[in-house]
Amino acid sequence: MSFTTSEENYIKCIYHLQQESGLVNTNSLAAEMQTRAASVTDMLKKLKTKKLLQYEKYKGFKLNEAGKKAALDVVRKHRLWEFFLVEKLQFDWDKVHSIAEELEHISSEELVQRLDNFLGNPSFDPHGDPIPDKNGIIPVINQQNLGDAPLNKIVTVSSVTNQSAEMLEMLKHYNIALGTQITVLRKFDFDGSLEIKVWKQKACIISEQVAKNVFVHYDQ
Amino acid sequence: MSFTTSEENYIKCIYHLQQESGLVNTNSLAAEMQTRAASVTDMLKKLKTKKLLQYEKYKGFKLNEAGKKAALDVVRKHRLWEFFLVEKLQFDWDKVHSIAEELEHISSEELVQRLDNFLGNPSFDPHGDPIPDKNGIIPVINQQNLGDAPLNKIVTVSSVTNQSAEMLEMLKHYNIALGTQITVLRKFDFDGSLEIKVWKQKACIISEQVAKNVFVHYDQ
DNA sequence: TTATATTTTTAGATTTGTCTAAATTTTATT
DNA sequence: AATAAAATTTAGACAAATCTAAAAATATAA
Repeated sequence: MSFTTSEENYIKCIYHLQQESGLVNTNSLAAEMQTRAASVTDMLKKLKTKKLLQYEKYKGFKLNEAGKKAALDVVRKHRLWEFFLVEKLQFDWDKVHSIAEELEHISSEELVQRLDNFLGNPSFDPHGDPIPDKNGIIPVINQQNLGDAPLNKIVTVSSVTNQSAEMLEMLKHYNIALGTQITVLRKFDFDGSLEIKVWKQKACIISEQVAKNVFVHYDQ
Repeated sequence: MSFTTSEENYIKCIYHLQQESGLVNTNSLAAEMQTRAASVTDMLKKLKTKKLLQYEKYKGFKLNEAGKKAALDVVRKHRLWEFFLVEKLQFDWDKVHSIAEELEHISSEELVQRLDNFLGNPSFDPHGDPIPDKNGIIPVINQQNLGDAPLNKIVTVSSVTNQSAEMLEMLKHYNIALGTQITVLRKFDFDGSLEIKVWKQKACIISEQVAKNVFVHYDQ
C-alpha cells in the first residue's frame, strides 16, 4: 500500500498525538496539522476506508496496527534524513526539520535501506529521538525528564523534545547538547527551576520550561 | 519564484526537447510527459502566465531565459542526487533515475548547495551528463560519438546517453563504463559496427546501435 | 485549391485536498 | 433536565491537475 504526501502527514501526526493521549480528537489534530476540523474529518474517512484507522463519528480515533506501521515508516525516513543532514551535510540541528519533512515522502524502500546502511544504522537522530528499524521496532533508551532525575548523580542528555530555534539558542547558551553530562544539584519547588552543573562549567539555574524538554539517561 | 512538482516536470521536459529541436510542439511534449495534448495546453498557459515560456497558440513554444534557468535548477538537482545515489549509496546507475525524479523536487537551496559540496562539486553525473552549477553554467567537455572517433587513438568514455537496463547489461558485458579507455580499430561500413579494443582486453565488435549511445573524449 | 488528415485548443467533467457555513452531536452548566 | 457551549460532521464550493470529446486551426495531398 502506498500513500499520498498528505495522507502520510496525517498518519504521522495522528501517531505522535496518540502516543501522548491514546485516543485523538478532531480539533487537536486540526491544530497540529494547521488546518480546519472539516478537512480532518474528510481525511479520517479516507484513512478509515484504507483500513488504517479505528474511527467512529464523534468518538475520536486512533491508528490500528497497519496505520502504526505506516506512521513508523514515515518517522523512520524523517529521522534517517535528519541524521544525514546533520552528520553528512553539517546542518545545524534546528534547520533540518523542514527539509526532512519533504524528504520523508520519497518513496523508494531501497533508498531508505541503503541510506540507513550508509549512515551506519543509527539508533537515534540528532535530536535524540529513536529511529525505528524497517520492521517498525523502536530502540528503547532508559531516559527520564531532567526534572525527574536524581540529585547529585551524573546524567547524560539523550534527547531534546522542543526543536525550535529559540530552544536551540537557549541550550547553546548553557552549553548543553546531546551527550552533555549534567548533575542536578537542587530543585526549587517554587517555580520548578533547577540548579544544575554542566560538565566542566559552573553551576547555573535553568527554568522548568527548559528542563521539561530535556531528557537524560544514566547507566545501571 | 517557486514551482509545483508538475510545473518543474514540464519545464525540465521542455528544456530537454528544445535542446534538440529549438521549438517544441504540443504533441511531442505530451508524448514525452506521457499525458494528453489537452493537459499540455493547460500547462502551457500556466507557464506563459508565469513568464517562463515564449508561446503563441498553434505556433509551438520554448522556454525563455527565466524558464531555462528554472529548468537548469531542476537538472542540477537531478544530477547531483544521481551522483549521490551511485557514489555514496552504491546504487547501480540504471536504478537511480526514478528516485532522482522524486528527489529533484525537494526545494531547499541550501540543501542543494551543501549536497554539492559534500559530493566534491562534481562536474558530471554517473551517466556522464554535465551538472550545471548554481548559476546554470554547464561544464563543457570535448566529446564526440564513439562512431566518429579517430581510428587507432586511445579515447575515454565520457558519457552514455541510453540509460536503460538493457544498455547497461550490454556495456557490462563489454566491460565498458565511464572512464574506460577504448581504441577504435576499424569501422565496418556495411552495418556501421565497430571493431574496438577495450583497455586490457581482446578486440571485439560492437553494433552501430551501441556505438551511437557512447560518447568519448581525448586529450588535446 | 479544395478536401482530408493532423495538430492543437476549448469546453466541460473528474479527483484530491482544501475551505466556509450550516447542521448535528456531544459535553458542560445552571 | 433543559439549555448553552463546544466539538464534530455534512453540504456545497474551489483550485490544481488531469481527462474526454468536440471544435478550430494548420498542414498535406489529391
